[in-house]
Amino acid sequence: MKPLPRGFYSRDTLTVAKDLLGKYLVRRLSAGNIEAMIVEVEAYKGSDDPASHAYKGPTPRNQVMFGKPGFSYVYFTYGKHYCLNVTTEREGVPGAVLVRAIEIIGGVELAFQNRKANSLVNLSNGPGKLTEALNITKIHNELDLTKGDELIIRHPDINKSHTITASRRIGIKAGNKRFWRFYIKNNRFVSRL
DNA sequence: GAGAAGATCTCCT
DNA sequence: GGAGATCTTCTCA
Repeated sequence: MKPLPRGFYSRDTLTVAKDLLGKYLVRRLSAGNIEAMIVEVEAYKGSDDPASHAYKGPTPRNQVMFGKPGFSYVYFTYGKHYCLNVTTEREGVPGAVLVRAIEIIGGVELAFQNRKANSLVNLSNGPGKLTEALNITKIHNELDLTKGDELIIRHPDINKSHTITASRRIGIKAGNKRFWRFYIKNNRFVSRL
């Protein structure tokens, strides 16, 4: 179980976002591990991105985006949902990648225990859904993903080739013209086409 | 201290 | 396809 190194994250946010597709997200629980492939992401930057939390500068909530790369950024929204991000760019430069959808490969039973769903696809094909399936809440904010603790991102065992599609980001009003959402083409876990 | 908006999901029609 | 749920966070006074 070798987590991706810090250097993977300390690059341009758009590059990291695309590179995260096909990587494995591992959630370690006392009952076992849940392993999932990242199939859909969105990139968020700083002062040049009006859709980003970091657009207007650091606040208590978004300060993680300004910190070191390779950390988790979990925030609560719409009174119900948590969203999982990974911080990017070098320290002091805001940037994060929102994980929008995953394909759960291992520990499926554990995921179903965390979240009731009528199918495997419905378990994790959305940002609020996958955090519930992996039991990720605000206490998992600002975890070091390179340390090999509760939350890890690693290379897949077998490198499958995939085609990346870019599109507009979802659920935002500002910065809508940018194609900063990336997903694996033809993957049925992608939240929207 | 109040008010508004939000990187969404579910249920209902 | 559309509205309601529901509460944290930020902004402004």
